[in-house]
Amino acid sequence: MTSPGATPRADRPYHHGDLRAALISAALTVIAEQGTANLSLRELARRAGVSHAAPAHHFGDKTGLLTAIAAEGFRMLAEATSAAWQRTGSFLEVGVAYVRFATTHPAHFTVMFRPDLHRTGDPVLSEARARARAALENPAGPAARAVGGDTGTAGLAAWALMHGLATLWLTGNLADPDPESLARAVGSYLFMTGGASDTPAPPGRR
Amino acid sequence: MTSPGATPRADRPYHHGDLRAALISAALTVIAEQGTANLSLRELARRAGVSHAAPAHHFGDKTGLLTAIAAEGFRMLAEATSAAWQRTGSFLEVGVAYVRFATTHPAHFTVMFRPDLHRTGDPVLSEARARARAALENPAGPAARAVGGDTGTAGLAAWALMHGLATLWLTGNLADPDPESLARAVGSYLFMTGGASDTPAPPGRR
DNA sequence: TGTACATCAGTGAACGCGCGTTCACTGATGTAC
DNA sequence: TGTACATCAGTGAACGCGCGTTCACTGATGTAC
Repeated sequence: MTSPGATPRADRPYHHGDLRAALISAALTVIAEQGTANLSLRELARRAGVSHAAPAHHFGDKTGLLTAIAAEGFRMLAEATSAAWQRTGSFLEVGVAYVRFATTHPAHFTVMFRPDLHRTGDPVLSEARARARAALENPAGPAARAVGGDTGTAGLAAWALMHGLATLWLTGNLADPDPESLARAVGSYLFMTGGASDTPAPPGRR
Repeated sequence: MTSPGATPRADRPYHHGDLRAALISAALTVIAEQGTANLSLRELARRAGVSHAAPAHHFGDKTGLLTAIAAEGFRMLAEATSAAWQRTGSFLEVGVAYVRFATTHPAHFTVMFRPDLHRTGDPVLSEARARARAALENPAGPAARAVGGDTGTAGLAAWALMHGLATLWLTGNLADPDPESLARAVGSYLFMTGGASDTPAPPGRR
């Protein structure tokens, strides 16, 4: 029987191979281009070259897909900030890594901080989020003690500063083309007594 | 001819009176409850008690409505921060007012920083945004000079800090129930040399 | 005070669209024996 | 090496839904004279 709908390509195998990853990749592209408002599973299926019912096998629904993207993003953020801390020992550079992640993975970052798009209570997401949080809190302790504040509010100040900078950049509110330099510049104001970073970080340093 | 659709209520006048404001108010309620993802003009018309075609008269389409909400939000934010500056002369209190606005008008704030939902280049929105920006930049100059930084990056640091705190609170990332106190606590770290505020502001001050 | 008319807000029926979801199915892969 | 069978990924047709948009219309208001 000839199919009346989309003709199956002769060179397309019946099994995709890694449809799950392909759908996530397509979603990230669409979100980065057009935002999350008009995302649809049918469109992603089209981009991945599969039938429109295929995504349900992997994610159930759109919320499932976005929850998976958020979890992946938190895992990547945890890795990026941990690596920066281990590489430099500088709390400022942890913040710079945070901003770098946000600006180089805008779709991930956007979805991570849109809880209205997530499956509430998803254990994979919760665990990934907790890992990202720990990766920020571990370096915050020494920096906070050096500046004479408690870890809670001092760490929150650092988080809020870098999160705000990343958010403002992603929403088109900053003219500066180099968010990492901006992160170092604004970060140098935070703990001016010098405890925020164990390397001197005057404004403008690169 | 009897209408086969929704029966017109006898006590509902043909003209609404202030449908524009009613639609904005309904939109703010829906956004605060469910986010922006599933907002529809038909739903807002239902809530305002008018036919589904009525909203087009006032906003054209959904983007027009959201653009109007963003503009209204920037106008309100400009007023709130200007008033705080004139009332207290404290840059820290300008930041606290920023966070207070965001947490007491969550739907406005969310839409204001979702440029993918706006009509790009809308003159009313641009003007309102510029006013809000000026209301932040005017107090930033003296504070930046006091701390020995340039107005640009020092003002940006303050903006990013308060914007990040507000955003983290709105996305459910902060357990603390009192965002204003948090704003004072984290703000006190920003310009530790004392230039950020002309009144002493130890952490925990209320 | 009354009449005519322009203007504009809101109506309601109709339309086509893209979406999510369901479901019986088919093709491919892996494993037991 | 071959066969049987279970499992699972993906298909495609069908469905109902809510949406935005269009359009001729009607009700109300304001203004000119």
